[in-house]
Amino acid sequence: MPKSDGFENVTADDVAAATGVSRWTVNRAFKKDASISPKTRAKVMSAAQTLGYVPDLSAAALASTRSNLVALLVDDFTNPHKLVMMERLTRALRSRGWDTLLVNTLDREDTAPALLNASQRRVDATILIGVQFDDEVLAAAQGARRFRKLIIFARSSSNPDTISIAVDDEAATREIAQYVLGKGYQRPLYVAGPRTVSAHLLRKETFQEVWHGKFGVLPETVSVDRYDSIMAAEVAYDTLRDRPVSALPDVIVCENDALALGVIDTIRHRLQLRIPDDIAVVGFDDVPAASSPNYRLTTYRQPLTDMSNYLVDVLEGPDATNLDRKFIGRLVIRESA
Amino acid sequence: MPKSDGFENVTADDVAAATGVSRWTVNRAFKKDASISPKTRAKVMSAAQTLGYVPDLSAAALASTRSNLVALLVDDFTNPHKLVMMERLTRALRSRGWDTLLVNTLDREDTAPALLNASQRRVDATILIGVQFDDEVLAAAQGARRFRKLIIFARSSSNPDTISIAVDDEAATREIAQYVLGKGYQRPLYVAGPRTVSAHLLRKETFQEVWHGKFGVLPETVSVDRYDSIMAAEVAYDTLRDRPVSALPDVIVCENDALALGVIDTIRHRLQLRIPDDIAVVGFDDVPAASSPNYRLTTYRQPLTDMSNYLVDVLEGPDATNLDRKFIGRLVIRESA
DNA sequence: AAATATCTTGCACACGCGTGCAAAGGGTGT
DNA sequence: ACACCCTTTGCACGCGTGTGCAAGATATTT
Repeated sequence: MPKSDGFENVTADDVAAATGVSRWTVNRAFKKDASISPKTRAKVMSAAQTLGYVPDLSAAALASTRSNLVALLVDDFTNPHKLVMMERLTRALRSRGWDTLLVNTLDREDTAPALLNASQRRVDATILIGVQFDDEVLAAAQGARRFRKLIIFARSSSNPDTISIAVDDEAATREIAQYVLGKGYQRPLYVAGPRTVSAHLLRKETFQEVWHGKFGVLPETVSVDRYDSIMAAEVAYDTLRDRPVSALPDVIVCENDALALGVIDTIRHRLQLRIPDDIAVVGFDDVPAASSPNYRLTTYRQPLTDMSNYLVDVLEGPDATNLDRKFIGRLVIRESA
Repeated sequence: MPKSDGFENVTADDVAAATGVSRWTVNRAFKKDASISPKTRAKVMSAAQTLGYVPDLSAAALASTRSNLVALLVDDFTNPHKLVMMERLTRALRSRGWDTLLVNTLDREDTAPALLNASQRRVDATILIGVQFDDEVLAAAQGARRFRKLIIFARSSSNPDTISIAVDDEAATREIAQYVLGKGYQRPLYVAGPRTVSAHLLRKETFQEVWHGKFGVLPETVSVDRYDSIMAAEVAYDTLRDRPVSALPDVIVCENDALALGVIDTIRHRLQLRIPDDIAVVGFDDVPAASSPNYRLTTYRQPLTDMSNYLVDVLEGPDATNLDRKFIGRLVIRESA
């Protein structure tokens, strides 16, 4: 095993000694835009190469005020979209020199401790991807020492103390609603997820608003306590069982794909109905399963790559106000609606 | 935002001053089994509480030889089972005081740099969950400075320089094979994933062996280049299209669920056949989707919680040899076979 | 009560690198 | 050859904590 027998201690001093320059010059060689002559940098780098030296980011973080480390707080591992988000985020971060601390928010009460935990590692920013965020958590965040930015990813927040990087839910939902209207559906059912205080999605609200504006009535709406397919399947079944065909919705619009997949399962396997002929379904996120031949889900894809890159821009930029940004995604039309 | 205006610098010295003890006593108060009187510890803790002090793990890592930090290298975010593994691992780690650095291995060539990257943060161990591990990677690992343990999680490896924590694939596959035999299936097709050099799964081999032992012939076998449902669906279609019914397999045994889900999609939607009546399907992992009414997949569940806890045991234990361990999981029988 | 054993506390030094500034080096124009 | 400017290099000090040991305080024994 890499016991790293003693050879773990290759420090900048060693390289300096081998090269005949000072330790500071060695470290400068590894800094992106440090003032150092190309010649000595090359000399240092080759010596570092043979000695196996790499700067210790841990020590660098201690010495400076930046760590190039962010914490990623995740509370909901049941939603497959989380996996996609994590991939995109870590890809953008790592390819631009940032490391990611993955913090599993064990349960609802654990968010504040998790935040504190992250701060103990001197992270430059904390990213929340999930639903657990509310004002209580924010208070905890403010109590936590030393971290500069609190970023809410893929969720809107009007809290002035956070930076929200999200898709424009309102525009997206309008596009979805227009599509649904254009298809001539008459009796929608909206399936919403859990409601949180600070991090709104505005999807349900916008859909209701559009529908009400058009027909003067609110669409039927139910909500699920977690973004979980199994749970959504249950709620859908409880809502639709025993209904005469005429009372069934002709389209079910879901706040995201995790819900939509469960809804589809219920429609097919427990209600024995066809999609989209009997009931159409629309989702949000475009998770991988949405494109499988089993689901062929019409859904809305968030520009996660752009959002992730913007996030890194924010990290690298100065502390400014009003860094919030909304992105426009794309409606992906498949056979489910 | 928590600009942490100056109040970020609450250090052990501040607490020491406020309490009237030395800095070392303050830090001792936060150590689990340090020699300190309960009285002073309480005094210190309450002062720390009001001042908002928490030990800086970054500095602690620098000063000592341990960081309580592990790197988790992930290369394949398309397999939904990864999400489950990450949840279980981070849960076990965090609840026992370990932090996790999530490193996205961007592409095949990136594994070595990723490993190096992790070592720059002084991780105590590196965990690989994925398929990217081969001898080349191991060589890179050994070249990387300072990290004590290289753990292959959920995959067997006979490499003496690594610690492998996995399910007993051979026993598991035997159980699966016995089940398949007991059900009277005659014409199996085995769908394997990509082959790697150092981290074997032994599933395909064991299944072949059992089958050959029973009937004297090898079962038909195909392999997919990635653990990806879409790709598996393609391979299954290419393999089975245009076959007369008599030439179709009556059961398809898949190396894992990611493959099985794609196979099921192909059987149903492209071959228009029924499961399990026409073709039965068996998977491995028990991903969340396997239990959905859509799939009802018969599969093998790994004891991920036990495996994760053992992993932390290994982290906390001394550097020993032969820390490898195999776990026994459970065959979950559903309607797909 | 003295001596010893046990527990508790303090401290010098080290961990590896960043910051800001001063000194040295190299080049240009007159 | 000189003064000047710009580039490149060196350095003192600090970041916040761990380690191992020695000194001090307290408890136990005879």
